[in-house]
Amino acid sequence: MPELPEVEVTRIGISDRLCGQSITDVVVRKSLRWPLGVEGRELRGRTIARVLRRGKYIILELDQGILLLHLGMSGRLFLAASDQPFGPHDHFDLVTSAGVLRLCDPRRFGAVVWSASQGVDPARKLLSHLGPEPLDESFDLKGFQRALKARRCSVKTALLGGEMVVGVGNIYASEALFRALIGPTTPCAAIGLVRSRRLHSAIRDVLQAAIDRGGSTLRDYQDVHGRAGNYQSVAMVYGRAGQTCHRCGGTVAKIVQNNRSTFFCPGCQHV
DNA sequence: AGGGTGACCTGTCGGC
DNA sequence: TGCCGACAGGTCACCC
Repeated sequence: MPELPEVEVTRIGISDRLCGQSITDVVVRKSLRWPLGVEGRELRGRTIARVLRRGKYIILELDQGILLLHLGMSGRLFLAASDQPFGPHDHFDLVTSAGVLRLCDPRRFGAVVWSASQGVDPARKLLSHLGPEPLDESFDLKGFQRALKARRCSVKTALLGGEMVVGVGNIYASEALFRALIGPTTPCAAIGLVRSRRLHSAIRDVLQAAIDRGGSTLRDYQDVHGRAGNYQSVAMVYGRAGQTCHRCGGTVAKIVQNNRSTFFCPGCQHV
């Protein structure tokens, strides 16, 4: 589910409620992708200073250390009352003075990982490989063009790789490439200055548009308040194989790249 | 070194 | 109705 827009909408939804609150308990009901890396009791009494995001990770910055949260493919966070019964996939609770931050994740590809310091630990390692933030100034055009030139793979594969830019997943990779009128199988190095500028803009525009619409809900995703996103209803190609292209009237196609579906319009997008 | 593949885990949907 | 395979928003460890 969650690509950058869904994670950002989630972050915004929990930030005000959690900032300044103290942790009273941590409950891990079922293991997630990685171990938490700390005993719950060690986190009791710590205060949540800020709720940040890096790529698809939500970062709870405590008065000491950070908690890294990832939603995997099917995760969602919500705020529960302290006496609210947990469901079969509610695997993690962060109990705070303002209620329970609960992670529901049927497929358990998500994770919550603790980092105590600035040193090298599993959580910091997860963050250390990440490329620039698409909505920040760190995502500059020149750097993006250099990164494209250096890659040997297809542009769609590279967008998912997270080194040229973070936060772009399977939905928004297809959507950004459509906006930029670039075929998904195009080798990175074949993308010149004009097209790379279009793609750079398209990535930012599509992610921001999706945030504004509350993200995309294909199946599981809901925001903190239980609301679905609706970007999928304005998607130009994702999930629209066999349907009419809104731009040229042709037919949207679906191919498989690296075992993942890619949607594009052969009439609008070229290698 | 960089790029492709399998693995992780569960639920849902379509076809037979 | 029931079973089985394909597929789903991510990404890491592993092979060549």
